[in-house]
Parts: sequence; structure tokens; C-alpha cells
Amino acid sequence: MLLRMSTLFLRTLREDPADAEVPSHKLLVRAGLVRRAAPGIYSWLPLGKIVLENVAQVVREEMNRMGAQEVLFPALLPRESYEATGRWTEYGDTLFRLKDRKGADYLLGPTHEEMFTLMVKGEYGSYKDYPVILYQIQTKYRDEARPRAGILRGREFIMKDSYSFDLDDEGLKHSYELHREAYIKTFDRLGLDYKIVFATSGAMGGSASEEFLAPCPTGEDTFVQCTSCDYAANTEAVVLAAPTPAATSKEVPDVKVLDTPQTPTIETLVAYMNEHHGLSITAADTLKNVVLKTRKPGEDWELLVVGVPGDREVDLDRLEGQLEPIEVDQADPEDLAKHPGLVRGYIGPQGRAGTADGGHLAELGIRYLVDPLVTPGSAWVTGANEQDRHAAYVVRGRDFEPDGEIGAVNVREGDRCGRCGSTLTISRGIEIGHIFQLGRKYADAFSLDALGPDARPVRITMGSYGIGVSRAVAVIAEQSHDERGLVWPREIAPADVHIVGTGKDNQIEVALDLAARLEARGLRVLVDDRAGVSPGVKFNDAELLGVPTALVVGRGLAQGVVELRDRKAGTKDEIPLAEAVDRVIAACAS
RNA sequence: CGGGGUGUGGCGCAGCUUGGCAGCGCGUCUGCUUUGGGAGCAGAAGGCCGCAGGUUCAAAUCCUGUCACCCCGACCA
Repeated sequence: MLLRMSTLFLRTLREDPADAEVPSHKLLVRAGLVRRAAPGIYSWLPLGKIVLENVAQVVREEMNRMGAQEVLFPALLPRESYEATGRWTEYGDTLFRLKDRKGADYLLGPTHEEMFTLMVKGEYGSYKDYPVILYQIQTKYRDEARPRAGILRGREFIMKDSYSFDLDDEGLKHSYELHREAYIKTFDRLGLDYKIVFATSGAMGGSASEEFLAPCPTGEDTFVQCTSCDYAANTEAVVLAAPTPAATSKEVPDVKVLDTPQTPTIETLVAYMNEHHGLSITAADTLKNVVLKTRKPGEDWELLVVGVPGDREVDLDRLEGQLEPIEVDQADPEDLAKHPGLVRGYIGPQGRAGTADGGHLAELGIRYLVDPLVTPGSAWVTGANEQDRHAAYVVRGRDFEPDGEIGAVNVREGDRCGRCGSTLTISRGIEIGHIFQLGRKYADAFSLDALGPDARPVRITMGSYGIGVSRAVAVIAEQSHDERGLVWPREIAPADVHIVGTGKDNQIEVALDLAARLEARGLRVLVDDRAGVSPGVKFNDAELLGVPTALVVGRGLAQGVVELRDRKAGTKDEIPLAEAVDRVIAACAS
């Protein structure tokens, strides 16, 4: 490959585009790789297209290596199959919908579980056919409420999605592991810095799930990492260590109901308790009972109360992640109004004085869950289920018994690791890959069975795996740049070597000659042969474009010397012209 | 959906308060000079000032409406 800057369809920009905030967006536009076509929709120019293909090729090679087979589905899909799984409605406004001339409904595919499942069902029938892994690299459409950050989160983007089909759970586990390994190889080759974190399965349904996150301050995902073991998880999926069990209930006095006028919030309650009732408590000693509502698909909303320490907020995303596919939402005032027994701001789980079993919420028939931070035996200050009154010394296991535990609190820096008990730190990241074991949701929807050796049907179990290909380009740019421009990893770079002919005498001629010889040796060459362009402009463009190796044919040429530069290290070496070809090849091989 | 902001040559922006020939930098074109860190001189092309209506002798500027885009949040792979 030989690209000449004199004819290359490329215009670099001296200034950052006004609508760009994040580094990758600014740089990809300035370097002339992409241009915005509409909100969240981008066109790829020649250099950008090359980089994008390079990333896709790495993904493709690693998928093929592990035995997956490439296919290609249309992006324009009929409504029916999405109707069968309920996703025509479940996906909501995020789905791009359109009608054909006859008025029939179509959609632009946001992901392709349905189509893959149907294709396998159409072709395969015997247990002898399985397992199989299929994938495609294709354009996806999601009408995001707010696309942002350029290529990082678009409405049209390129994704590699693959799907595994196995006869049993063991097989699924194996397919999952194959993907995990392939993803590790892929992201290593892409030169990405990433973490593998436990995740929830999101809208896809299913069980085991991990995300590949590229740590990045502008990322949209928040995840925790343990400071001592290798535990890492999305905050939606995190498991925290429970605090050491509190003192046994026998040492705690009986429940005491106290007047606490005008204390509907935790702050006012703590202040009042300490001032008027001689207690010495903090928000963490209070038990906050948050009224939520849940809904199973196709059913009515049901109230749910969740108890968390008063210094914590309830993280709805985290709850939803664990309850999937059940929806969770904050209860409205109208919802509360239907239960007069729920006194807003003064809700407590304990039963009437002296009754250990049941408790107030059980009497109302409302499900009550607590965060594991509310340990058995722990004592709390909480609502007394009467306006302006609270109860102290309310002990879990003595005065109330929740229906179960669920990780509900918002995770904080310094919370403890559920695996080893050490401190957790919180970081931001961008999701570049996601693997999960779908199970039989889609196989059930389409009755995807294989005939077993005993002539009985076996329901197939599936896995679903994605890599954001176009997003990966942006993430690489995000992680690999400096104040002068992009710094591409070699395998992804638009070229192996960027030859700059500075323009005087025969410098451009020699540059072109070197370019031809390097191309003949199998290198991908970009040569700046523009006449009448000053050296400063060419150097700046070379640094902006970020090709890993540069060869400058300039003022040293008269003495038979050219300059070899390394973009990443920033080094410059004067080398004899006669050695230039071999030295460049050596540099590109390292 | 809530909050904030912006729409003016290809790109980045000023002008708007206080109405009076549409400007600046970069880029582009022509000529000459220049060629190791975003060159110089001379000349040139290029804009329905987002759109619609209104006020006025006169609107980029004031008023009304509308559309679009960007940012934060909500939401969402």
C-alpha cells in the first residue's frame, strides 16, 4: 500500500472542532479520519476507513482463530422476529423503526439475536451439528436519547456480534471461555488498556456476564476494583462485603418509640435524636426504608420496600441489574396513597411492640428487602410508622425479619470487597466488549431444538458476545495520543511508515523512491510528496496523524543522511540514506 | 423529558447591548519569492447572517413563532 499525500483525500484541521469535547473526537476529526454527518452519525474518510478496517481485521482474525464463522445479516429487518421475543416493544424508542411502501414495519437492527437464532434453526436440526459459533461485523443502529462524544457513543456504529449455540450448559461455558480468550487476544493486539469486570446482563437477559472496560475518565460506565485481589465489577453488579455482625440482640434495649416532630429526612432525624433524646448517632445508624415498585413483564406494578443505612442512597440501576427482567422504579405519591399504612418519611419494618414475627410491612402485604449492610442482629433507628415518631433499638431478627437481602446501596469509594474484604476503588470506563451467557431465552422464543441421539429434542442454549469495532477506534485514540496528536499502535495505524519529503531540491523525488522501495518490501507507506508545503506543516501533520514510524528526507540529504523518527518515543536518529530501507523495515518489525 | 448554551463563507470566531455598505483569523485560487517546525508579498473567489412572520425609511442586530445543533442531567448497550 502506498498513499501519496499530494493526492490523498485528506484535509487536516488546525483547530479543534467546536462541537468536540473528548480527545478522541477532537483528534479523529482534526486528523481527517471522520466527519460528522448527523448527530451520532459519522462518515469515514480514507485514513479513517483504513484504521477502522485494521481494527475489524484484528477482530476477524481472532474470531476465526477460535473457530467462529463469519456471516452477514441485513441491517434492515422485518418486524416479525422482534415481535416474537417482545423486543419490538421492549426496546422502546431506542429502536429505529420504519415502514416500507406498503406500510409494513421494519427496523434497523440494534443487535441480532433473533436473526441468528432463526438462521440456525433454519439450517441445523441434529445434535451432531452442534456446537456452532457465528459472527458478523456489521453496522448497528440505536436511536440513543443523547449520542455524545463523537465516535464513542453514536446512533450508527460498527459492531462485531457473535452468538454461540450449544447443546448444554457445559458447552455454553466452553463457548464463553473461547470468547473470553479471543477477546483478551484481540484487545491486547489493539494495544488497549482494559479491565474485565463482572456485569449484569442488561436488556439481553441471561446469566453469567463480563464486560471489557477501557478505563477512561470520560467513560460512561462506573466500576469498582479491589485494591488487593483481582476482583472488578460494574457498580451495577458489585457484591460488597457485609460488615462484621453487630452485637447480639440481647445487649440492645427493647424498641423505644420516640417523638421526633418535623423530622422527615435523615439529617433532621439525626440532629433531633442527638439533641432531644440523648443519643449519639450518625446517618449510618438509621435505617432508611425506600418505597419502590417492581413490575414483571406483562404484569402490574407491585410495591417493594428496600431498607438501607441512612447514609446511603438506593442505586436503582444496581437493583434493576439483579432483578432483570423485572423493572424497578421509584414509587409515586399515588402509589403510596394506596397504602395508608405507609407513613411517608416515617416508615419502619418492625411490628407492633413485642411482636417479633411479621412486622409492619408484612402486615401490609408489602415485600421488604434489605441491603446486606443491614446485617442480622444489627440495631437501628428507623421510622415508627406514625407521623413525627421514630423507633430506636430496632433489631433485625428480633424486631423485624426482611423477606430477603439484595445489594441495593450506591457503591462508594472505600467500600469493602465481597471477595477478600479489602478496600474498593471506583473508576470510570468505556465498554469495548461484553460477553454473556444468554441461556435459552431466544431458543425458547423460537423453539430452537436439536434432535438428540435418543430422537428427543434438546433445547439449544446460547451465548451472545459483542465488540464495538468503531468504538474501539475511538477508545484507542482516547488512550493513545499526546499533545501533538494521535499515536497509533502499529497494527492499527493507517500506515507503517510516514515518509516526509521536506520539499527542497530532490527531496521529494528521493522520498518517493524510498516509498516505492519500502512498499515493494511489503510495508504500508504514506508519503508526504506535497509541493510548496512548508516543512513545519508536514511535520505537524505527521505527528497529528500518528503513524508510528516516520522517515524525514530533508536537509541532511545533501550529506546522504535521512532522519528516522519514532512517534511514540519521540526519538530522532540520523541514518545514512543507503541504510534507510533496512532501518525502516527493522523499526517496523519491532 | 428537565436545565444551560449556540446558530454569521469550508473550519474557528467577532459584530447584536445602542438598527445604518457583513467583518477577522485559518483554509481555498492566481503570480512571484521561500522550504527543518503551522512562510512572505501582491491580487482574487466565496455568505439568503438557521427558517418564517412582524416592527421600521432601514434588521445579522429589536419583537413573535419555529427548527436545528451542542453541553449537563434523566434514559440507554
